[in-house]
Amino acid sequence: METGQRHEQQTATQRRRTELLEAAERVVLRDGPEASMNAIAAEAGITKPILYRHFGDKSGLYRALAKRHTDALLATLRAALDSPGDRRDRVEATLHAYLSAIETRPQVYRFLMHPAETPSDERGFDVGRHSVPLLRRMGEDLGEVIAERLDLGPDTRQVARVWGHGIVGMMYAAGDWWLGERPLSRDLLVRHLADLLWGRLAEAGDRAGSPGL
Amino acid sequence: METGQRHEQQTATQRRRTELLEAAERVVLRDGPEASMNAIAAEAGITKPILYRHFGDKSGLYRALAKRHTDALLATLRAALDSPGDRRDRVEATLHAYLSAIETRPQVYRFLMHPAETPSDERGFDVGRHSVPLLRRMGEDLGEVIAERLDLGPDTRQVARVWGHGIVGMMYAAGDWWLGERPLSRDLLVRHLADLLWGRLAEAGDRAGSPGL
DNA sequence: GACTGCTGTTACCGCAAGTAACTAGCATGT
DNA sequence: ACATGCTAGTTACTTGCGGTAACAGCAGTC
Repeated sequence: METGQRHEQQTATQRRRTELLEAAERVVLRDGPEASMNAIAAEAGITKPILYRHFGDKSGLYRALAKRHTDALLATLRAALDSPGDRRDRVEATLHAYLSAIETRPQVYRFLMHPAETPSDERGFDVGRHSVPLLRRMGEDLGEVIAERLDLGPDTRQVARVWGHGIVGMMYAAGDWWLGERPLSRDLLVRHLADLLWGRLAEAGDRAGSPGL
Repeated sequence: METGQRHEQQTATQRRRTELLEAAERVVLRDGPEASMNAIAAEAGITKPILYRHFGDKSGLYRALAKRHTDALLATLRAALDSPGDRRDRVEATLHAYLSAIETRPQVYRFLMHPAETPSDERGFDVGRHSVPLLRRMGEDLGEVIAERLDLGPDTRQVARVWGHGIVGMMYAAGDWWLGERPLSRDLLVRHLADLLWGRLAEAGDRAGSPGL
């Protein structure tokens, strides 16, 4: 059973790791993203160097922390993208899923989207560091789904990627603004955004006395 | 000439301030947003406390630094929004203006959009701090322009704000992605985004063998 | 000449990231 | 029985940054 023991050990460290992640999450959700490594270690009942052994550096810890939520959110969105109904229904369902997610756990949202990193990570490569990858992943994912399902002419794939990132950005910025001010219901917000995607911008009439067409 | 002298003094400190800002800009553009106050002071040929006298704290310096570029960019976009042609022309011109701006000075762009702040700012209120305000301002501005010019029914203002933030987010995320990979020309990108806003998502046909409508 | 207000300095505090060096438990190979 | 090697843990340190006294020189003003 030597491999069995080996395996036990591995899963044990694995478990420890997720325990540490949960402690980190508690602290981050309480103190914001500026939580110190000391504070996190204390919450986990240990001291700093162990955190560093597990996650390399602070950025590593945060990346591990972000990955969990990111994966969960993406799964939710994928599910909404497969919901029943016509295309408009699915788009609205996806918008709802996203907005509902950021609405129910704004702390997590802020951590994922506005991390306020401070590492000295500027070694040439790896430019997009940490605050964007979620947006990027969502954009790429949505682009793939669009390319799979829609026929957009000869360069469907390219158009789909552009649209994927564009739509995700629309969702993101509108959601971020809405989450701060809440000037309308989620339902209305979703409808207005879907209207925008459905070409109402092109169809709308000019206002009386406004310049140009 | 006492007020004259007074005035001289004020403009002198004013000038000093912009000199410091220019030094700061040089360093930030060279070293990224993690540039230390020491480094900036050194570049300006002075020492830290003077920077603090002028700008309060690091966040203040960065805010002052950001304001210049933000104002300039917003002016450019406003101009594009007033360009001649029909509505689609103006939308494309605005997208071009934005993308061209971030393309010609990506360093500035990265500073404005991904600042990586590190202040101890978590005093309850005023959650959205410093990394988003440009997006917010662009969204609000665009929303106002839309509300001024378009007739969107009874709650035009609300719809316009939603659309303003949404469109800005679309521009932002697509631009951010595009700036990193450059998989297509700026012209094409603009066209695809405008197509998206013009309702082509709703009109597109299903791909053969794809699920649902 | 004393006062004000600016420029600038050196020298420090506090704190967070990250590291070095070491100890203790525990299963293994010989 | 014993050395080996792995992991979890510690204390005590270095480095570097943001930020702040406290002080010095040098205008122009009353």
